[in-house]
Amino acid sequence: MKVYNTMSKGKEEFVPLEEGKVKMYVCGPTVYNLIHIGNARPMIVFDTVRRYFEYKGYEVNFVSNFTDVDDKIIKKALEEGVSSEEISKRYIAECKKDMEAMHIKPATKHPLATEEIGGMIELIRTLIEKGYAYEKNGTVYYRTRKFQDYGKLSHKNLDDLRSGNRSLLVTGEEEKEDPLDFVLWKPKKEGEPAWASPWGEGRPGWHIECSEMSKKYLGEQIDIHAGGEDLIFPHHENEIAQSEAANGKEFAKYWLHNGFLNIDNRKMSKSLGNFFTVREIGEKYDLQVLRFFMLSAHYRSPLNFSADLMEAAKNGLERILTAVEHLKFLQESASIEEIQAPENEALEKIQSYVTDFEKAMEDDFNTADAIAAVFELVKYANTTADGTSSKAYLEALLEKIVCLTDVLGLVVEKKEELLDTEIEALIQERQRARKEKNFARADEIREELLELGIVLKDTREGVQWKRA
RNA sequence: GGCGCAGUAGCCAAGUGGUAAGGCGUGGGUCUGCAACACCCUGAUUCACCGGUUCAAAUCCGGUCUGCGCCUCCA
Repeated sequence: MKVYNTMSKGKEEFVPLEEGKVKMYVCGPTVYNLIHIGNARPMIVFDTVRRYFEYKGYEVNFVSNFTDVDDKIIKKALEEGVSSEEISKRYIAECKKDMEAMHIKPATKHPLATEEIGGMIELIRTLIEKGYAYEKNGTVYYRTRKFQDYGKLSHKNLDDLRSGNRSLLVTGEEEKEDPLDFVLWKPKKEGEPAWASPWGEGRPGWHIECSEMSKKYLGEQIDIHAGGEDLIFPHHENEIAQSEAANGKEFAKYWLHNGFLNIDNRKMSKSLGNFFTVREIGEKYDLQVLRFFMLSAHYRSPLNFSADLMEAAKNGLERILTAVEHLKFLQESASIEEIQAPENEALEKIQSYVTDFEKAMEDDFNTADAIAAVFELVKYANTTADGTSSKAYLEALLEKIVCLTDVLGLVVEKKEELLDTEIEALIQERQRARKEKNFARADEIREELLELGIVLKDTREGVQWKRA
């Protein structure tokens, strides 16, 4: 399996640290509001990565944090006149609801920054002892000059960073030894949540959280560290500086970053009025449509979002769902149990689509290509399965489609539903009317059922229905 | 200013040396009492543009144009 590593700027063969196991850490959201669709992209993408590893038989230890102490949370708390904790607890709960609706599996562990302060203090202490950090007036800074490899992930020239650009010095932190030094611990300000530390009351800087949580739940070395591409610098660069300086070993083997989600080719922002929360999209669409949409492009490419694109995604996904429903319908009336001789050849064909799917996923999780393989399998099902197919053959088709879409986190098999006897009776009545060529009555009943949210389909094998 | 990414049909989107996947949409057809679904056909002599390398280029090299991202909180 090949994965693109931001560190080496190329695809590399994936070799786990420990046979059969994958340790991965994905930087999670800061919980000060409902998550937006941009937050959803890494969640969907890396959940899919996880699912593919699991499909391959790996045991995946997947850790993703919630940043629950941060300026934005404090600001929101002040606005509402409630505690920061209340804000973060509320939005963690809301975020989990959205994640569930997008079929994102809960992480093996979702650590909260506020519950790991002790470990962060220890980590900072170690960095000070080793000379990688220093304290000034209650603030602890990381000494970037001391870390030889600083800039290796983002491939930045430190001198360019130091000179040339704007505002590194305008942060009110003139006491820093170097403009690139960043905060590990910041002193308490009035009204802010704070914890006791050797440097006085305060709270941790953002970057140190992930170093600590990753170390605590996955160990000093992990296989994959992932997040949005905007995190490459400075967040992930700083994590590397912290973790590698403290632990004395390579932090993560592979660094995966997803591209940004744009709206009308522009970055999403509140001021542009092109800001969408996952919740808003969920009011209009089943959120797995959003998932399907995001997986239709490669995860490293920028992806544009629009209403039209969502409609197209919805229709495309519908095609898969329809095929699955039809297979199940055929299965109910199939009269032959065992696989038939000519079907054996078809089974091989099905397997070739599975191989295509895997090949796509093996190549740095090319979900767009993988979806194409699913569509080809669907087309094959639509053209080969009919009333004469054996139950076993239909089952084979069904099983593969469900299995592959499950890797993508798409649920295509609806739960068995029973119709009210009343509706059942109406369908029967309509069938009688059709037989008697009383089409006016038949159409009337179809119309009536439609209002009840039942859509009918007349097929050669009988009447099929589904909820609108 | 520094670093980097991208430009493939009406739209979305794979394809990194061997002669352009897949989806959505459009139009036509088959099936159907009709509808829906499905199926068949319909689509780029061509991959932003200009040069170059090669038997062979969307794919490699050089240049031009355009769009975007990071360098600051940000998924």
